[in-house]
Amino acid sequence: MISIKEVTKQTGVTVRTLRHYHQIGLLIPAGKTDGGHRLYGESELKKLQEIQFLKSLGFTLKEIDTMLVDEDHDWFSRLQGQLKYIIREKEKLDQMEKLITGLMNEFALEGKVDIHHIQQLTHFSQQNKFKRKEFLQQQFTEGKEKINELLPNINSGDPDTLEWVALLAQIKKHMAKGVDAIEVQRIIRRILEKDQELFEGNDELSNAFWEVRKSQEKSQSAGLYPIEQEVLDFLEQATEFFLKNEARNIGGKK
Amino acid sequence: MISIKEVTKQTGVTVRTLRHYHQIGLLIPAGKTDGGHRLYGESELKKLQEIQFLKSLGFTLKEIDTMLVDEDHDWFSRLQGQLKYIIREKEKLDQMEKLITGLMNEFALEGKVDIHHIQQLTHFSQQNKFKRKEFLQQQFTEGKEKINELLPNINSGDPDTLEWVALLAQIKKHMAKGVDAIEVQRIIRRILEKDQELFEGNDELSNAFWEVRKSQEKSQSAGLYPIEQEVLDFLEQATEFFLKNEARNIGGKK
DNA sequence: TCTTGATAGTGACGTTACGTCATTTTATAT
DNA sequence: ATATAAAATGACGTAACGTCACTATCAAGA
Repeated sequence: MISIKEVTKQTGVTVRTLRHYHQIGLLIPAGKTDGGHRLYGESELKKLQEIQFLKSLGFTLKEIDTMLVDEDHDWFSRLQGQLKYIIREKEKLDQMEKLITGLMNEFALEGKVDIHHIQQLTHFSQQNKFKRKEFLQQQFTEGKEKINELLPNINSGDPDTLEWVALLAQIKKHMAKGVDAIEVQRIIRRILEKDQELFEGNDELSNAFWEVRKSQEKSQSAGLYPIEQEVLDFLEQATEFFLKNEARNIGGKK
Repeated sequence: MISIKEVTKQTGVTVRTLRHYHQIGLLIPAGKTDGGHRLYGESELKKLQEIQFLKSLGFTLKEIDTMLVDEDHDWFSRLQGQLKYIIREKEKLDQMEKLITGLMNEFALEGKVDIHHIQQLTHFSQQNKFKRKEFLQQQFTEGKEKINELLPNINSGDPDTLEWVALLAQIKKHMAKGVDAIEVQRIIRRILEKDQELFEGNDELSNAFWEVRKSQEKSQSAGLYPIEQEVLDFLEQATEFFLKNEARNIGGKK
């Protein structure tokens, strides 16, 4: 049995929050002192953590209350609703991040940012809203189906499919473990070295491979900040210059 | 000069919102009818769009008010604050998306989700909070420096740097244009084919290349849903089987 | 036992960005 | 002129607490 202060120390929530949760009946202290001070036990701490977690998922306190009481509640539709919300928010955040870093760069370069750029960006930021959403929803609904499509090929022992899938599995495994990017790079290189013609012939496989990164590329493909665009232009000129004047020197160099 | 209803039709905001903005002095109608009905002009529509945009970035109406009035306001620090906020939110959303799709998969497979998994996931979701944040902040602060580091190499005409940078520029350009992933794939393949030893010798370059994708990988490396983990395990077994029994057949095949 | 500083309690009002009535007034079409 | 649509105003409600203001309790030392 610990005091309210101890709870705040261990969980980071404020006293006011705990009082509020008590007030609305969400988290009722295990007991009280003679004087009426709240006392919390282990199970209350656990429940508080669950509350914090569910809150971080965007659920309201009212919803959390029913969730923690009523076990037969309609989880799935609520999760689905949450997922939609998340998708929307991620789209927005992607846009925001890009715009803001762009504006910051501009600011850093010129010492000021004026409203004019914002006006231009406003239009832009109101496009590209549905692509990622559609992608993710389809990804979820079709995800299992796609795996099932691939499995027969794997089980039939088709070597092409098998090796591709094996290498892809390695990539994902390394990614999952947070291994050095260099390692992943090596694996990808192996794929590309060995399976050039395989990829070209088999659209399904190459599509599957690129789907892994599709959503990620989407966020990049939506546009670049002004500053980067300038750099890109410069680099493109450099490319042409290089390809025209220096291409031959590369093979024999180093 | 259009009516308030027209404004709502063109911008999607509600009448109440416009009244509210008027009330707090954020967006004052251009004029009124004899009877006192609000009338809005072109410039008000523009300003309203700016307000909507800034609001979507998370600024409060009070902040927006000063931003649209006071041009010497401290843009930069505010944007920086926003960026921090965005980074936090994206971390959370990444976690959420993963957890929720995981839970949905689980639900779809078993027809139910119990609180037990949530408890387990609670702990997990409270880790990995700082990696992406640190990365993005450092990315921004060091971003310009890195470009400046690279520029001398480019300008000096070092062919290795030049070609790498040129190809990288092509990738980014294609990504920016939303070109088929296949196209990007081809370019990457060119890089990897031509620059194997270049990459191996030059850690800085390869690091730079992978930083482009680092944040994206991070979100994948944080963990996988149960269903995917199972598939991975299966694929790993397939890998071993394949490498042991069928490896030799590949070279001569097709 | 008494005092005292820290901790805790209880209202009650403030906050954000509007939503939602309820009621009255104005504009528009017939 | 009148019916109907649109608009105005004022006021209360919402979510999740923050922030006083004031009172009461706890733990520890004198």
